[in-house]
Amino acid sequence: MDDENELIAQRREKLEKLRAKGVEPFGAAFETSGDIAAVREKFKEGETLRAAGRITAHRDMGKSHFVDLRDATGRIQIYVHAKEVGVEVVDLFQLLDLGDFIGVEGECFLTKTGEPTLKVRKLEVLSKSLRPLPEKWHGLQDVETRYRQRYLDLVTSEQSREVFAKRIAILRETRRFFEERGFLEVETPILQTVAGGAAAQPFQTRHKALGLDLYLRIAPELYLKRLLVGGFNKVFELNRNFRNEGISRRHNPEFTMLEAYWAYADFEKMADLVEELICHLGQTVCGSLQIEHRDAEGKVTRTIDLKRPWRRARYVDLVRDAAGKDWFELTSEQRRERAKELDVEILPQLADFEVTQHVFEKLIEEKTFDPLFVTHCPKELVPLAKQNREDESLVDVFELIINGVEIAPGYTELNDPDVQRRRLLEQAGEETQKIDEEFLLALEHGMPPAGGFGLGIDRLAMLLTGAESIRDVILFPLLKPRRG
RNA sequence: GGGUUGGUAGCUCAAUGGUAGAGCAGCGCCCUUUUAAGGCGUUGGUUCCGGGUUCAAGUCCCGGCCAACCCA
Repeated sequence: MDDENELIAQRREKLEKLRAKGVEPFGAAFETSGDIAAVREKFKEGETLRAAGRITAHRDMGKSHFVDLRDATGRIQIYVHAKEVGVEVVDLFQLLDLGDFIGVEGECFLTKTGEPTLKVRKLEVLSKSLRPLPEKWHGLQDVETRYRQRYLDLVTSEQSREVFAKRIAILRETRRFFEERGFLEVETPILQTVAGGAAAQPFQTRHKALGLDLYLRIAPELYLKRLLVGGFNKVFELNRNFRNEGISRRHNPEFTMLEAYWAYADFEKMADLVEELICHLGQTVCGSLQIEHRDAEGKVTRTIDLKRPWRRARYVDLVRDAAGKDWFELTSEQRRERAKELDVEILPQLADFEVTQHVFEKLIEEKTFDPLFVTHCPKELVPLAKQNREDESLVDVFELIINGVEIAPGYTELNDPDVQRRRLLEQAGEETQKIDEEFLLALEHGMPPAGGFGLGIDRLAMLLTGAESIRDVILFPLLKPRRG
């Protein structure tokens, strides 16, 4: 492998030379004045501060050196001169490379050009880097390496650091939002004997000691509802789900979901809640309700307006607007004919409601960028929601669409155990082993009427960061191994 | 699963079928406030892997691996 690479060999040589000098290249704890952003904040001419970070630039002037020290929070320049630290320390720089971690103590001063700089008095080597970092100016361009070796991306790309800072803020602010409203954050099983709560292929695994086949959850829903049975009135879970399906710009096999349930509420109330939540996140994470997406050159390609109130419309009305007033009066054949005219491709084996759903996805969902709550969907699409009182073919749900994708479904939850059993049986067909009997047992003990919603955190992060690919908002997206 | 594009030095990128190059990084020398520091010199290659065509392949053909994008 490239272990024999000359650059690595040179660095290993320096490592040994450091040791020969009595300098331990993989140092110990180092007291700092805070991370580099904090050091910059505390910066005051004449003060002494301590900072640690990676060397990311080294400007060697002979007797003096300027070095950029960096961590995820920022960059600070340090100045090393023999008069301050002695020749030995200056000579150390012959054995240091870009990428090495050092810790310094020094006096704050401003250079001629006004750059805040630490005039080093003490220097410790904290860690030697044996491999070179990507180039300083162009950074790491190769997308594959950015995903496989995310640490290199994070070291090099301010933009990438910002994306993940936003993702972290989304999770933090989501927790704060629910906390303020009296919701309890709970944890439910990832290893499940029946993978329920959604229609998706699960990952399978095995418990050795119990001799038990298990599945990684595809949704936490059925456990969260058990908690409603147990008397928890407001719960939420920020959870990782696993679906054994293809990978795309919008799908990663493991993804993060928010699910929230609220006893005595309904889907309308949940729509209000999710609207409030996303606006809270827009405001706190992006500082605005106008979310701008930009291309590589920084030109604004799309602006998503989160200003409330959000539009709400019934599924059938939207379909009629897009596909013709008479859509639902058409025969099966006529609908397929119409779909073709509308440039929507339909596979022959699709059921009628799937044809309509296809038309909906192509003509409405993909073209909707500002928030839209689609309500009163056909019941076939959502087996866990309550049927509408006036029209039994509909369920009391919303699908929230933003940025051309479904980002959050919300329901008035089905709490009639007999209806629930029927609907699950219809959905399962032959595969009755896929029915979670323990969940139905819980429902039979009585679950309060409730509203619930799920919110795809990855897609929300894409929305708020302007990422075009889900891989850009997941630190370590799944990729095939490079070799083998 | 299908199609398109791509994989060249540590990184960013070049190279009509005709001796694989540049910038940055590295290495050596010079320089006491630089900041994409600068100046002079210099090392570095299984061109993703395996076959084939050809006097000659990074380049053309076939197969494979990985990725991005589009489609299902």
